[in-house]
Amino acid sequence: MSAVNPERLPLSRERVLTCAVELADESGISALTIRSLAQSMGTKPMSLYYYVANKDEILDGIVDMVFSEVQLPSPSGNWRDEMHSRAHAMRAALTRHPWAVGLLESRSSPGPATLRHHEAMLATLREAGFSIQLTAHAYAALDSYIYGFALQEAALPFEGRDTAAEITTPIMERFSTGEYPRMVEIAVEHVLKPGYDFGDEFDFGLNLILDGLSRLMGDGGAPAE
Amino acid sequence: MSAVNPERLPLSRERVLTCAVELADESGISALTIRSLAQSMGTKPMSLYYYVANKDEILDGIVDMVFSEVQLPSPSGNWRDEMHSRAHAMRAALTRHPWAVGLLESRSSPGPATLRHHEAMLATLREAGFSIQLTAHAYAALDSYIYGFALQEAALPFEGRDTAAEITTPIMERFSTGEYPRMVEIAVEHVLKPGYDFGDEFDFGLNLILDGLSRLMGDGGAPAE
DNA sequence: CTACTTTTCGTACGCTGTACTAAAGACGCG
DNA sequence: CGCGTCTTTAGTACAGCGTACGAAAAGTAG
Repeated sequence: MSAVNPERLPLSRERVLTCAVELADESGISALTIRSLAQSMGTKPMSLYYYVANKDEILDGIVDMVFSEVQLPSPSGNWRDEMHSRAHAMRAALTRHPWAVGLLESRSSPGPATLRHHEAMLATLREAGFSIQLTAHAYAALDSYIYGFALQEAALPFEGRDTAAEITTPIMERFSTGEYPRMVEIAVEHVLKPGYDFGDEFDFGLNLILDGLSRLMGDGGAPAE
Repeated sequence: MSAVNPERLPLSRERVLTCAVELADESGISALTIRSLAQSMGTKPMSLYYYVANKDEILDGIVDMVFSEVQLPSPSGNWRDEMHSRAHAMRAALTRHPWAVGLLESRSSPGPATLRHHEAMLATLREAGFSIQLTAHAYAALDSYIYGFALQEAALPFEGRDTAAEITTPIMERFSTGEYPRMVEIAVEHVLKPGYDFGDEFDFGLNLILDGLSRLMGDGGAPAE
């Protein structure tokens, strides 16, 4: 992983961004420096500046690359299915690239893939009969949930199934059953159970939102219970 | 704003964190450096290190301060009211300190205020009759939504009512009605309308989630429509 | 070959967090 | 008073950061 590339492929803006994504995935966003990026590509720092204006442009670029990995919803499909699968695709992309969600806050100039994505989302909802207002409401609600979930996932000290126990047990023991009884309860009875994976919570909240939207659209969404 | 403080109040860990929050609020999180913080307090950089181990501890500390600003939900109150008002309190805190949501991703060691907050949330839900599983589901869903909403709000290039128009109009004109018709539609018919404020979208998604939870609890939440 | 454009990179500057060390102030005790 | 000791404050220095500037190298056309 991340060895110095002996074969010097020709540089290009695309390759810079691709390597930047790889480096951030492997070593974290804080390890993504101009110097380390150049080294991983077998070049010198200043060479990169021929293809990007500055580091911010790299950050904007890799955020856009993450969006480009997410399959666009189809305006001709069933809106609920489309929203469900695009939500999972989005979350998967943000899980593959946990640094992306932290970057969203500071980047305010969306790239072409991001714009295409927004356009496809809006088209899908509008085509399904959502009013302009409801489209705005729904899109904001869905993305808030997805981004926030990814944010919480990225902040977890563990990841994946079962690994929570190893990390959490020593912490919980410090609390014993004293000051934070409810947290201990949740930990013992839920988080530390074999097979636990925070990622499994995703569908619950997503369906809460989709059910609510279905009801507002009056097209027979999932019934209560 | 942020003039050098002539009267040198005695230093302390609390004062360091308080000033750090102020400085981040005024000038953004990237302007919060050890040197600038020391200067705003009328001291020298290295003096701060007597009260905090390193900058990470400052960041952990100011995140915890944000949590401490959020009123705790009461386990004896009506759960839905408590969740509603704590959601708004949380969002308000994250709007006052937009840098906090970006910090959540990288901080994984919660402070005392954060732990108290979690404990109060869990207690309120459990006391209201939520099962352990449902408590975990509900908490994850609510916080995902709140954090994600705050994240999107922090990423907006404009803030507050009406100001969207000034920023968005020149951008939208570039798109004209060509490549992104749905985005232009939403902009013209919704975002650019007088009185628009993205913050108003918050209640919609929040109520979607709370309605869904009410239904699962079978205690007469808001009916559809 | 020359002339020109495209691409690469060496050096240097101001910024960052902070390790190490020293100095100054506070305070009790004889 | 002096003295030792602990607390608190700073000075200096170093490695690493993004990147401005300008020169060097490589590629291409005439």
